[in-house]
Amino acid sequence: MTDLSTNEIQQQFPLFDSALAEFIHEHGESKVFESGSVLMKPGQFFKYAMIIVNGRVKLYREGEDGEEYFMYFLEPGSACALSMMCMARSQSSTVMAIALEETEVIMIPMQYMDTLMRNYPSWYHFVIETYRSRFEEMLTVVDQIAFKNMDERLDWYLKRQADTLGKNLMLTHQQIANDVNSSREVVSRLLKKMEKTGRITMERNSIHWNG
Amino acid sequence: MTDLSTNEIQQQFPLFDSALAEFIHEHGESKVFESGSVLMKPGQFFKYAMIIVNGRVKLYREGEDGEEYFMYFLEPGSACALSMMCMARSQSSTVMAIALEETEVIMIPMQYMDTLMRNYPSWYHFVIETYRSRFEEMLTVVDQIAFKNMDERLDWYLKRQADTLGKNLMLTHQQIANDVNSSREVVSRLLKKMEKTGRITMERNSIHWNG
DNA sequence: GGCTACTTGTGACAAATATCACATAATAGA
DNA sequence: TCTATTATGTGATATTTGTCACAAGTAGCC
Repeated sequence: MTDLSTNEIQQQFPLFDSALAEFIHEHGESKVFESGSVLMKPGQFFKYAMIIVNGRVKLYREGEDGEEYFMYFLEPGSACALSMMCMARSQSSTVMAIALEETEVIMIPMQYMDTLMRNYPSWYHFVIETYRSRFEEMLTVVDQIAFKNMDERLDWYLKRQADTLGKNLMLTHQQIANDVNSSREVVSRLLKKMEKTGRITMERNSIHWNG
Repeated sequence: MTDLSTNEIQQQFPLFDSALAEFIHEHGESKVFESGSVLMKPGQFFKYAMIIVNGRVKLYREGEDGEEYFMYFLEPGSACALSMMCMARSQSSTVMAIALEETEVIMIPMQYMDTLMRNYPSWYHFVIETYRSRFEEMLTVVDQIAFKNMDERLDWYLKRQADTLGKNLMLTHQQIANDVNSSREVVSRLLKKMEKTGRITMERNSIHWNG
């Protein structure tokens, strides 16, 4: 039983029809993650599909030697595609999901997947759309790393951050360097260039995206 | 109506139950792609979900300026995840799918998706499994480009080729360079090193993977 | 104020990769 | 056999990115 009413669920997830919202209201479980907490532990076997009601989650890849690479954000109204995939095997690398703010999710036990898929067409439309959009997002990530130099990647990274987090980005150069798997010095120098062209404005601990 | 019988379909796709195989036999359409032909045209809007009966398909990403990056193979018994995703928008970059051999596919019109999802649980299990495995594969690709140097990536690339194409790889250095978005000279030099360690043996137009 | 931790700036250098310019080898075809 | 084409080898050099060393600025805290 979720904290949200059927109505509230439908507001957050416009793709759901009322029967589905009703089902999720009854069988889902509300949970709140504090800012900074981990939604997906490495190698975890998922018992729930998670959908995001409120807040913001950052997904990134973690390499064998602690390298990181930012993938994308989860926003309200979307689902964690990975949580639906039953990623059983724990590989050497893993995907990390951490809450950037206090984040409210609904957890739907996996045992209901069959029922949902079979009886609620709007559910599988939602699932398919979730997979599709994440897959596309992964493709654009591949594009960037495979084809672009650091300066372009940095620009793209900041643009994406600004798009979902707002134009005032509370980020240190070191944090950015981690997200794009580069080094602080490289990022600093490239940011300086971007400031000269007016694309960003820098302050201590923050960057303003001027677009 | 497919060329394959219900029975043959079930043999190639063990996850399908007989009702599903029957349905696909009736409503699917067989099609053969010649070696070298394109299964997915850039920006194409898909009317069919494609499943691979026979042959081998190479998927790769194509950048704005003609760069390429190899993603993965489609093998018999698997589905083209992308064909199921209704990738409507044509972005600047695109995914290319070309047949490496004569390749036999079954094309299932999109209009049946709802019916399939609702009435054939083994269908959506198959779909979910398809998405899951491709997504995982994309994650490993990201790992490689984001975290590894060219020598390791090349090793991994050749290993994957050998895994699905056999240990005798009919590839020129130039073709490899295209697949990993590098240059022929770099690839040549690194291959030379790999030959010294005994990991591969080189001949004109081919490379033998010794593992 | 003075200490300390953290953030940013910058030069020098190293490593990885890309590019250019050729040389050489192998093969196909006339 | 001779020639044209394609595949491979290799040095020299440029570009990009990573690393190291250290300076300087800022903020928090006692």
